[in-house]
Amino acid sequence: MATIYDVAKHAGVSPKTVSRVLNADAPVSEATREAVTRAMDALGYVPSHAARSIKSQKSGLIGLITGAISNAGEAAAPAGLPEIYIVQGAQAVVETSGKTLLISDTGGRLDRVPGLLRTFREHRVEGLLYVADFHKRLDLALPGDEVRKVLVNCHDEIGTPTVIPDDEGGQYALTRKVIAAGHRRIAYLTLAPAQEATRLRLQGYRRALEDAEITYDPTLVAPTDLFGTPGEHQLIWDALERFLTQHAPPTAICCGNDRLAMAVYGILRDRGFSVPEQMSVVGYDDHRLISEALYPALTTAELPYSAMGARAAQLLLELIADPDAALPDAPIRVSGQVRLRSSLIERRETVQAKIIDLKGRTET
Amino acid sequence: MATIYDVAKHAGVSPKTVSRVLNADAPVSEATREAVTRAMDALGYVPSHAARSIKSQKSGLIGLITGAISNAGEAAAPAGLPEIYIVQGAQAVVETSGKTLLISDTGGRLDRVPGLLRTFREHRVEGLLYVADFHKRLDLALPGDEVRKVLVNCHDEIGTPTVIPDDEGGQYALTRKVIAAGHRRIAYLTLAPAQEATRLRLQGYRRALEDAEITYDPTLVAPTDLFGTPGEHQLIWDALERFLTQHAPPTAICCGNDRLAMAVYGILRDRGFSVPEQMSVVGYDDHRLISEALYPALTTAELPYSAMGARAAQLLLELIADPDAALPDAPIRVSGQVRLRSSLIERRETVQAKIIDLKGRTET
DNA sequence: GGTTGACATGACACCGGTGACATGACACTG
DNA sequence: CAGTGTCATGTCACCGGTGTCATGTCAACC
Repeated sequence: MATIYDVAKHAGVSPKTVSRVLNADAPVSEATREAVTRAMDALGYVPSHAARSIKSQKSGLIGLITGAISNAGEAAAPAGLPEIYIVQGAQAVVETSGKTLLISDTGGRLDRVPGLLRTFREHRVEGLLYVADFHKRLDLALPGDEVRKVLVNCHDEIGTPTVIPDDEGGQYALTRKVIAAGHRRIAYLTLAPAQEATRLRLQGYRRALEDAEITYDPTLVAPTDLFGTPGEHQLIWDALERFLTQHAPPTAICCGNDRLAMAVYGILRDRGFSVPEQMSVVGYDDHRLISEALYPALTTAELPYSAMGARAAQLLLELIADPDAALPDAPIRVSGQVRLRSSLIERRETVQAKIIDLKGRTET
Repeated sequence: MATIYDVAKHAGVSPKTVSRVLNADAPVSEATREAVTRAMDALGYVPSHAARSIKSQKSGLIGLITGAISNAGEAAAPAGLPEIYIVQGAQAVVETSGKTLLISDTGGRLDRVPGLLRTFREHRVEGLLYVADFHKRLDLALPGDEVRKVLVNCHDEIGTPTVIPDDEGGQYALTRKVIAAGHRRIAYLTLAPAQEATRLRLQGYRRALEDAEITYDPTLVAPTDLFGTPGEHQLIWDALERFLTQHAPPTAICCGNDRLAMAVYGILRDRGFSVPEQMSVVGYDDHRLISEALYPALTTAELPYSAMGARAAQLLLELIADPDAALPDAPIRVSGQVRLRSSLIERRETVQAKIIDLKGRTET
């Protein structure tokens, strides 16, 4: 690979002059600039990032760790929206800033984190993004105070800057839409109770009911574990059974995520219920692979992963640019939109319910 | 950040001796080694990758470009298995080798590739992986002969080393399973005809039929475009309509991918067909988010993305380690397994078909 | 006891850039 | 015409490591 010395010799100038052409930080005569530019093209010269970074003491690198949380030895099956969307959002912003993102996936093995952190330190990363696979509390203390950190999709107890989804608000907005469609008996098949998102979304669900003066009925709420365990379908089946055999069964079901809604479609139909005519179903995540492909297409709340990644990267870059900047004193909550699709229809007393076909449209 | 000089001063030795302790490339007395180690710990010293790499002329970096292919201005909805699994497979292997993977996502914008390549050259990457989002021919000539390259999920006309899925073999094995379950009228809802995978899988499907001496019936094959276009469901509906109204309708349907199968489940049931009792359905990809969560769980062929990523990384590392190594003269095809789940059952003349419940089991 | 060699360590240059400073040419001012 | 300022360019040191070579110490051997 050509060096700045090769270019200098080729153009008949000093290396420093080539450097000046590269950085445009000092006046260079037009003739010289042209000669240098031609030499660079002829030799295919690209300046060495490594050489620049030792001199400038700035690596221009941002580290990102993902997939670290599952404590299981084996990588678990993806349960919700893949974190990759967070990574993509972050990368788009980092790239704009001229810095480069160094991404490491732990493959679900927490014990790999120290090694990755060492690699990041060797590369002198200027900041660190830590991305969890779903919204949770994090006990892992990331060492290294000299590096700015931002957590995404998780939070800790020591006030590290954090970007999380607005789970409460998302479920609230979604449930309001269900209520607005005339439903009063709205079941909720939640994710695992231990999850942070479950608690927050349940709050949103309850707040929406309260706003509409609908009494909260605990018999319409059932938790499901859905980490791809073998008994998962049975669990959902049982929960639906309890809902449907009540004397006042629900007319709509909220599901903890889109994946769960997909299973619910199948089980409901297997039991003779048509979707959405006899039962409206809504999900969470707006995992487009599922929500758009399901028949009928799924009404769901967007989990704004891409926006969260972008917001986190933006915050991190600000903290790096201004070392004296104040840390945000509370987690940054990013809101998603409600995506109205065909799986939610208006409840009518008549058998032939009118379909709200808002396919593709999105509320503002 | 502490430097090797700080450590040397702290330990009362020369920088070179610290270097020797670090690299264990020359004898150091036990006492000195201990003093140096203590100094490194006390100062939190980690050697600078940049400084090492300019001296050694080896960056220890591998570049990976992904998401580059869609020529649309906007990022398209994910159509099949996300390439991220390829990236993860590659990363696991690269990490083992002690090198670091530099990942860049183009966000679907081809015009970003030159910029990314320049960044990679600045970082002096030792090799390059180019990952496409689905199996296709690639016209993009990646410049830079000094860098070893391996293509994943795509191939070009100039003999660049390539790793692709064994689409023909995968569909063949899957179709054989369907035939083995007693089905004779097997419909095939393919992906877009322009896709490389469509052609190859159709070959596999036909070969399996031939082996079983079943006549290929073109009226049982229909292409579907499924890039999340609004009319997608209608397209599938129409195709199914044609299948089901034949005088000898199919008893099983192969779908171009799992996402398509998900839509087929809904439409079939909407038309009053139970799955799998009245119609077996199989997919392709083994996108576990879908295949395991669908009710009933989906029989499908694994698209071995993770293994492909690992294989490509392994090949690239070999090419880097041995510059004289011969390039493979043909694309490397990676095979996936058939995953038998509840959506495929044995066809019987009696109404009550016996369910092959091989949930979780996998053929060898 | 002088020579030899293994061992432990240090001095120094160099990798590819860039910051600080110096230098030479030239135009402008009084 | 000497003094001054601007522009274009070069010299040199330095960033943080490592390869090469030199040096000093001490035990082993003839």
